[in-house]
Amino acid sequence: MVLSERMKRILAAVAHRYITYVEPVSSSTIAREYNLNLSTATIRHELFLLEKDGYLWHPHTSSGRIPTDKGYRFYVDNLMQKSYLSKGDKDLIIRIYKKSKEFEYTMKSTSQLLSQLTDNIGVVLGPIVYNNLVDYIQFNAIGNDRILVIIVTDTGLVYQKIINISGEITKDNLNYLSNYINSKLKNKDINLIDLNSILIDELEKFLSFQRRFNYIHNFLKECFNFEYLENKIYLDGRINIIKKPEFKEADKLNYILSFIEEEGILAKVIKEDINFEDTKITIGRENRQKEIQNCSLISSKYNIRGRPSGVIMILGPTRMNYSRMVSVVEYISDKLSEVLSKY
Amino acid sequence: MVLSERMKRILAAVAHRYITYVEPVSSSTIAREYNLNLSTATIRHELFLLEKDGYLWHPHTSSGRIPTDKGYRFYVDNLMQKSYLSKGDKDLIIRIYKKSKEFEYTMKSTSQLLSQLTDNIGVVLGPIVYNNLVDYIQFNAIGNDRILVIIVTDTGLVYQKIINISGEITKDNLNYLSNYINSKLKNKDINLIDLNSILIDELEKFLSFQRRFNYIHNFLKECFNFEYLENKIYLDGRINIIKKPEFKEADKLNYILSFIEEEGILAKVIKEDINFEDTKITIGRENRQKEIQNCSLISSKYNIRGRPSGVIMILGPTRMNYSRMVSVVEYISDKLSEVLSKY
DNA sequence: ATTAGCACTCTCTTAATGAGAGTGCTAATT
DNA sequence: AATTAGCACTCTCATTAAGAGAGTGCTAAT
Repeated sequence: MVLSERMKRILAAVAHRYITYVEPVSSSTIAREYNLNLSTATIRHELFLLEKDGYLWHPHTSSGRIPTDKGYRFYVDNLMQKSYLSKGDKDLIIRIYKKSKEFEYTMKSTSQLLSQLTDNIGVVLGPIVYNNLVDYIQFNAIGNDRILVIIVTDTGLVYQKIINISGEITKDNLNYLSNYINSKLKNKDINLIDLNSILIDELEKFLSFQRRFNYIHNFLKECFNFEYLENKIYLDGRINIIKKPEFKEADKLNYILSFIEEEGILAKVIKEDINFEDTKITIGRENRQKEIQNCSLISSKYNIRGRPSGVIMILGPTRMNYSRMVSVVEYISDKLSEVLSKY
Repeated sequence: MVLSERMKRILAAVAHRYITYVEPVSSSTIAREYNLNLSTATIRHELFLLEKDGYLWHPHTSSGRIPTDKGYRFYVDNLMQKSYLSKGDKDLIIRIYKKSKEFEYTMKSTSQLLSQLTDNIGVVLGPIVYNNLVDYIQFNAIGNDRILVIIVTDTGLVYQKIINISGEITKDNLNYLSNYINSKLKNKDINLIDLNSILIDELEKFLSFQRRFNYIHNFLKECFNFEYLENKIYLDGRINIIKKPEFKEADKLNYILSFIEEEGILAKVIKEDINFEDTKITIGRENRQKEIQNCSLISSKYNIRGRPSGVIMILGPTRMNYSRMVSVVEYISDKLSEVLSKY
């Protein structure tokens, strides 16, 4: 059914009112607060039709209306007014980023900003290696049994990792390996590195300096295993969720929090759905994970030097101020992109 | 007052029972479950005396007894039986550590083990620079405007940090600086580095290669600022706390969680009280921070190569199984020390 | 097509009630 | 002198009842 102009206005009123006051919205409230110049009876009739069409529901016979996921979706797509951040909010964001000189700190601050400004959970997914080319790779021996590996990509990302080695390796061997690897991998897409081909390719030379193929192979495998780094998640504002009236019942709260607590799982789940869209709103049951099907996600990609690299997001109850959420997420992702691009 | 043997047994019974069932303990329960061969009336009288002395309290006239902080303290110091980890628990811990090859992963796993095995919150404070001597310092230029600083200490700790520099620095200058700094700082206690003295000491030579004292000074200040690293906290098991019956009321929960959420604050607070004791139990109001005065902390230091380096701990309601907590914390801190010492 | 009017439904709050668990005290017993 | 039986008393907790209030859904009038 196509919604009439009047129905849209009424749906918008319900959504707006419910988002603000978290109480079922009655026909009389709409009549009183939103000047539609209609009697409560007429509004009731329209509400009835909207409910029949799945945009609204009500928890019991004599209660007001609440938007369904479908209702929120329509509201978000068609009715919501764009909102703009206040100067104060913008200043806060800029101030925080100005004093963040370190990558980790920047990411952590971003999650804090998200949660603070939206009163929901703020999530930042660390940059994933996406279309990144190897600029250079450096090996630094630390003592006898550890090697610090540094991989710098063309976008300026720096991956560091300390790898314990089981055998020994001389400085000369390390240099040789370093030169060899660099010559092979320079400007290669970091995701598409095929270790076997590299190693087998010049296997003979390679083995000539040390008869330990497996050993070197494992070491390199470790070097290019970004799983831990890629799944790194920065999360802030769990308390905000606890305070929300919709999660008063301990069960529901548990459900969400147990999902969030396992950051590894969260990262994987989020990554599955990433396609680096500008801003994406996922409402309630639109989420694939049942644990957050009474939550909404607002996510936005961030870029590093123009290349989509990661995602920031907000997680909160479906009843949220979508308009504000979007403006916060978009502003922060913009600024974050700037900051990270400068590194 | 000195407690009679009988009173001790009764106090132990109350503590044990309450820890297990989380319900006020009545005289009849004690008579029934703990064979003291006393009538309920006699037990009631003893309970009355124990309460008068501050070891117990009861929430209302007709309810059973609950240990006070003082009661728990006496129980922990004098009555509690030492418990030992099951083979299954030990195996789990060993298995996890076996597959953890990376520092970050090890720390994260430790907090997970703590929370999983105790059903409380597990906290790991990253190793702080304590009596560590500089082994060597290395500067790696990354592009034109960043330097990766690596500081390796005599215990094998590796601090890495990427510092953005505002000006430029040539490779030669970096080498010069590196040599200079290394010669000055080798074997110096990392906590006692006095930048001013180093710089002023050979100020003239120093400035001779580049007339930018402040610039270099700021850079070095960044290098030796370990605040962010030292305050790093690994925390797991927030959900466990939410499930505890004593935190059913949202207010109390909020109180604790808001304290925990701010990891920076948590780290600072914990560090204030560290003195690297083997195992330390802090019960309820013995904690200085009012937010956790209905919680207990069980903490234990861990060593890296024999040197006290950090602390792991468990945070839960005062009503906890102290005996098990202690055995878990001690076992894990032992194993963690081993693992970290191997790096 | 809109609205006034009204019966009906459901929730929420308050009060009353009674059962049950436990204590505290006293007097009896060992 | 220590222990115990007995019992009044207190407080909680679950259940029930009752009434106010908010809101809907329907019908008949406008």
